[in-house]
Amino acid sequence: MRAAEPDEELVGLFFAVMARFRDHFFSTVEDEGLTPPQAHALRQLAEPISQRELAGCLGYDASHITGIVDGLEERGLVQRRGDPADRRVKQLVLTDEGRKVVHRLNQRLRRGTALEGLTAEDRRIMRRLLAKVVGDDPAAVPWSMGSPRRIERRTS
Amino acid sequence: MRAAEPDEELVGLFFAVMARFRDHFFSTVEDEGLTPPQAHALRQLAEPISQRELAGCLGYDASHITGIVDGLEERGLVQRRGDPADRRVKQLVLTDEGRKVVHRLNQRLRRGTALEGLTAEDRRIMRRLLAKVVGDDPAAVPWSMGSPRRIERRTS
DNA sequence: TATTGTTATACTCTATAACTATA
DNA sequence: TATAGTTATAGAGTATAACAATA
Repeated sequence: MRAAEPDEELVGLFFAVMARFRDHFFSTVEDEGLTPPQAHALRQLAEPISQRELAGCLGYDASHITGIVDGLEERGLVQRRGDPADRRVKQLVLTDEGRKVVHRLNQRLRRGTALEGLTAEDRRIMRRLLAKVVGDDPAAVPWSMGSPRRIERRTS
Repeated sequence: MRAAEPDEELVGLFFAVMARFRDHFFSTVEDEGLTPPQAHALRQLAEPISQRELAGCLGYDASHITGIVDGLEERGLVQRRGDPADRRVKQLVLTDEGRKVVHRLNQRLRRGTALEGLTAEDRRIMRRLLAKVVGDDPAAVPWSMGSPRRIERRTS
């Protein structure tokens, strides 16, 4: 009779949808010749930000950013620009090519997400529900997979 | 006017929700003293299956299963049982303790998923929409994170 | 002294390849 | 010869720690 926890199935569905979404993400990203972390990073660079800020956005340790940006810079998608105001800082700026790639990437991520199986109305509802789940935390961390981003270890 | 791709925001929401879900998953699993792959494996063992079958369910390479099951067996959650019908095969059977842990794990995964922010009615709708997205593929791969499970490489 | 970015190193998750026992 | 499981190894994605330059 428990009305409290009716969501056995819902959790399963979530796992399944996430698997779909992840597979779609991986193949799209590979198609663009990007590594997953590079793709996540690119998606954060609409406006120029420092490497430190990028690390914050992505929930990565700052040390991890160096290699990711190295790759993006070599491919000519991003430029490191010294900040005159603080010479320790490097601002990350998308090149024209970088902007193109981000745009194409986002476009491809939208398509074929299986979300296409939904009607426009369904998607509207979905948007409303997901927004409710995410809550008003706009800083809601972007998705990255791999090991836990950071789990506070119980110092039992 | 493009009515074709209205889902910029929806994709973002999905990323965010998945990040939430993933964090919840990681901390829950760690709380149970399991590694993520162990948790995924446990969740597949309602019925006894062979290691090979488990690999199939999880989308892991079979070689990866050995270590995972080693850990579960050491913790007394799973037993390897030789199959009399085919002596190469090892059937994986949950112990009583294992059954308890799976139950607790699933319970905790249901709770605090942020899905709780939804009303029962919302959840019902969500279930319907997600089912639509997943389609009738019941073998929809369980979620596992880390590198792409397998991306068919274009033999250009 | 504190902070940005870098380097070096290590750990986790997963795959591939080579092996064994059995079929 | 093919298949189930194991072992050894390698690679990707992270983190932590130590360091240089700047603040």
